Amino acid sequence: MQSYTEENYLKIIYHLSEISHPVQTNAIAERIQTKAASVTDMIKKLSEKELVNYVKYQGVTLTEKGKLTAINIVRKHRLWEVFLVDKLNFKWDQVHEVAEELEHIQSNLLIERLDEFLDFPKVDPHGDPIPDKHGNFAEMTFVKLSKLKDGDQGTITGVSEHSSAFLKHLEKLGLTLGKRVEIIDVVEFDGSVELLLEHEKLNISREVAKHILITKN
Amino acid sequence: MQSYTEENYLKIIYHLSEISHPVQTNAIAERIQTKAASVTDMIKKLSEKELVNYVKYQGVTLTEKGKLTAINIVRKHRLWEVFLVDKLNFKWDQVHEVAEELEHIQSNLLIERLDEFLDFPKVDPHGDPIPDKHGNFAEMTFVKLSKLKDGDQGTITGVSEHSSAFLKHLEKLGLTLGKRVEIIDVVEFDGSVELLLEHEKLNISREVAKHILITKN
DNA sequence: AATTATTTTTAGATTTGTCTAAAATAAGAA
DNA sequence: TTCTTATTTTAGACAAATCTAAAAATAATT
Repeated sequence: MQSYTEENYLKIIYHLSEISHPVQTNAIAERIQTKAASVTDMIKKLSEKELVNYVKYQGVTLTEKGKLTAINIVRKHRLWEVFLVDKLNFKWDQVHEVAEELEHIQSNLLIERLDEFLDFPKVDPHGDPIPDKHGNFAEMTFVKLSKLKDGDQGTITGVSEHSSAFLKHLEKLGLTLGKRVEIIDVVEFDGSVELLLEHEKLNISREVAKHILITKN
Repeated sequence: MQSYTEENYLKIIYHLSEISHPVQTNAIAERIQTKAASVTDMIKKLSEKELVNYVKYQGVTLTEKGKLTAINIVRKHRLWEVFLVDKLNFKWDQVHEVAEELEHIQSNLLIERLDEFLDFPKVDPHGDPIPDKHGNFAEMTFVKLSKLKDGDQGTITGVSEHSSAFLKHLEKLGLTLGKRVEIIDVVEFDGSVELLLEHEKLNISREVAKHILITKN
């Protein structure tokens, strides 16, 4: 069993692993709101527990055991997010902090029953995939909206930025999960995208487009 | 804001206050699975935060502020228990440990939405009253089953013992919340109670009867 | 390759909550 | 009242997670 803090480190290392491999001490420190020295201490502890592979000055990677632990926390986080949105009418920009706490509740029965209660959702309110209890993810076929060309069509199925500010902005524009969009034009000057959303013309910045995930269909 | 540990102390002190007033150090130590010395330390801390009134060697009482905090934790605990039983199909003897963790999640929005989602329940799965957000309890008119006389009738509306062993025992006997019972005889020899439950005769020990709460009607 | 800058680690201190062992106080019995 | 017992508190130590400041290693630059 891991402590609350250890679980948080594992989760952050898991997420950062998707960007850089191995993960640097400073990157963890930044994400976890702490100092590099503290990270080094914790990494040593996790290394002794065989949850991470650690080589001094070279950063860390998760061991198989550490990865499974991390994925389980991600699973819990995302299931709770679905609960908050689907059952308690939270907005998609309100769920993160609460799920951050709920993900540490220790009870397999609870999480399996929650999964069932929510009807085994495959994605969370931001379109992120929810692993099953064995740690397996369903295949996702996302494309960043910013990569689409004129005439391309698709459905919004996820976002890659979870800040409240960004999510509220999308909400205001009507760019929520499940909506169909068609690209009218990609402006060469600034990379902004002209698109059609429910017969309405819309222009979004390249910055925004980069964080909207589309499934072509 | 209080720490997880502080919250637990406040909750225990609150519950013990119903038995003895003020609450003794050793009583807290026993309930919280720790040593008297640790309790003294924590009590001093809570006293400095004005959550308890503390006189050396004389035990503690909750201040108004401490009491409100404690009641809020009890509220959260009981609402989560209702959720687990009503929505996730937990048995009434399975909910305590998980609720013990869930009660510490910090989010007023969460708890108000949960309350609404559960349709503002007045009692938890053991018949214990759920305070409203201001800390007010609905009036309860319980009588211990062991206090009833021959011919008395009523509905089981609560239990005053929450161990899994006891609850499973009741479950097996069919003595669950909402069931109507009629007293046939109180055996003088051992205080055991003969009763009628859905046209079935049943004999329960005085020990069991003491922990079943009845609303006469 | 030598120097500078950045990143990471060590060493030692701090905070929270806990502990043991000993001292102080309160309560009960003779 | 005095002795004995039980309860509570103090003093000092410990583990977990953090911090600052300084040292060490790595990376970047000239």
